Amino acid sequence: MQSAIRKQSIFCFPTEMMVPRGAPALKDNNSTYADEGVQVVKVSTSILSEKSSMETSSRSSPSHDPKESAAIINQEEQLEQTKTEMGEVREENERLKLMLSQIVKDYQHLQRKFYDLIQQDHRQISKNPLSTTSNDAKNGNNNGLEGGEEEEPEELVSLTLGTSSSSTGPKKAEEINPMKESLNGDEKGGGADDADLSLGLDLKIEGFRNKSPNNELIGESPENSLEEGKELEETWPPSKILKNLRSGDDEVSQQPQVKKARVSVRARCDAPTMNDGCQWRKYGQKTAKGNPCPRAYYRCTVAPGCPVRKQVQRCAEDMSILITTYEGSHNHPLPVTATAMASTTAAAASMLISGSSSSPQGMAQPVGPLSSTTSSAAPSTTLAGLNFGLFGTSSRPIRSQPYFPIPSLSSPTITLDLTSPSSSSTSHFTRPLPRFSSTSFNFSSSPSESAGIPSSAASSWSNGLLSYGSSQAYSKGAGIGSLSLGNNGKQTQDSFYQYILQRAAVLAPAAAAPSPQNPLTDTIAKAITADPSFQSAIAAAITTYVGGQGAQSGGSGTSHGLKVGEHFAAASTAANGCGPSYLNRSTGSSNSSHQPSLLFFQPSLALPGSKSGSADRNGESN
DNA sequence: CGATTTTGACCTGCGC
DNA sequence: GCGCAGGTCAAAATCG
Ligand SMILES: [Zn+2]
Repeated sequence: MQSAIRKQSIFCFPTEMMVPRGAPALKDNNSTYADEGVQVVKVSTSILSEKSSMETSSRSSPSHDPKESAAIINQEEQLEQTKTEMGEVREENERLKLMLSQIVKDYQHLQRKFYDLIQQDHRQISKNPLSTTSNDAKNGNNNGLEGGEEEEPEELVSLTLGTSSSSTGPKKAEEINPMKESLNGDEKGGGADDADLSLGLDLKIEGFRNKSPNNELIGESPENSLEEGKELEETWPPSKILKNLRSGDDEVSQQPQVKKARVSVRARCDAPTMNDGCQWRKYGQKTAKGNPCPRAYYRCTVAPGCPVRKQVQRCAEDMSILITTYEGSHNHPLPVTATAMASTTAAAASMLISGSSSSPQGMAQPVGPLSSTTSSAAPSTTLAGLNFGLFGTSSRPIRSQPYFPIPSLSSPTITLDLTSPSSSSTSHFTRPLPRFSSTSFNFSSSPSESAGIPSSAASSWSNGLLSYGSSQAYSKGAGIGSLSLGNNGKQTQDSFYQYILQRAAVLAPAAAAPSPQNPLTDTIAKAITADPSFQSAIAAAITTYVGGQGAQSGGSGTSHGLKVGEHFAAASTAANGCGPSYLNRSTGSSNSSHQPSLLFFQPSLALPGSKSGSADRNGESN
């Protein structure tokens, strides 16, 4: 039992992602990021190069034509033009640099604040170590599996929900708690994989760690839990959690709202389940009221004690849309393929948490759709630019739904809308999460892109990035901003998108170049890493996409062995597969889960593997 | 034969 | 207190 617990305790991290602010973490990633200025320059240069290519060609030729002065003149003219162009480009670069620096500053600023808040929370929490024992016992009963989660529920902030990427989990554990080797040992199996897996994500994570001094604080729950002793182990089981929480909670609970973060991802997929690279065991299925489609419950089986669970259900409205809700963070290393998703969720969760914890309404404001929804009560947070509209207990923006019970307490949810149609994001949000407060995260992107380009992966990502980026930009610029990606933001997205790309390029020059497969992911990853939390989140999201795709290609199972590059490549190819076909079936209604969750709507992630399909079940015997 | 899935029974929280 | 609904458990059935 204990061992299991320990393991669990180790994991944590999602929040960390947020935490890291920065700079240090970035190192891994790198060096690249170190010089923003340089990066910028590079970018600009690249841009220039495009334009200039003409120039250069012209220049080279000139020498040969002495005779025709006219020709020379023309050349000169061209040169002048090019020069002017260059000048423009330079100016642009300068501007970009300035913007970048500003953004960075703002970002750091926010992060610091965020950290402070987290730390405060943490301290409070740490004060109460107790709860664990009771929890443990319970956990043990449960299966041992769950032990890991622990605190999430309790700590609002810590929620991190997302499954953290494998990399994070293990690493942290090691670093943080050497003691818990047992865990490590178990995980080792995974550990070996880790190396492979970690890759891009790892970098990020590591960066965080480095920063870690704060980790504990920052890390929030997970780490704390470990240190403290396992306090919280529970997973989600609400009841259990609640109990535990309650006991310990009070103090911690100050932030009642947040219990566990949930991240929901909405993606179009034929397959019964999205392949996220992890191994899942189905432990239950039930029909939810509003939705004809049964909801399936899965538990992570990669590691014995992994607390992570996910719910999979088709959106009633669009059968083609698969809503996957993740809870908890993995306490073990994940396969590369899984990393993307995990990191994404973690990032989302962290954002949620941070946002919720830090400022209820957010720093930002509401963005169009969501914002409105968030009620005062609910913890909505908009992190930097993202929309986190929580559906507060009170109201949701959403329209159609007839009812919104929305419990106030439930954990916050973030919804990522990957589904292409921008509009979808808003609508979807509402439904899925009727009751609980949730934050919505829109990454809706332009539809067309995702569609099927070979480098589809890239496209999808880009979307996510863009939106994200835009948000960041806003936030940074203003301090805090809300982004509304879905409907409105396209313009911003585009610009943002460019911005991000540039950054990525700068950060990871090599990658930036053009290599189809890795580059994006790498660059993104690097870029993300470079920037602190938000970026990380974004990056995670991106990686997720990629990962998801890759996974798909791979097939249902988890493939540990893949390396990043491969992974991506696979992803790109795979992505297409899923995307195209939609399932049209009857739709049920989506359902709501109690807790809020993040929804990620991805364009398409399908897993052929899972079989679930059977009709409803269990039901509810009651 | 082990790992998963299936599926009815149970449990718990919540609203009335 | 009762019933509903979401979630989980665990024995039995399947799958590979
Ligand atoms: Zn796991």
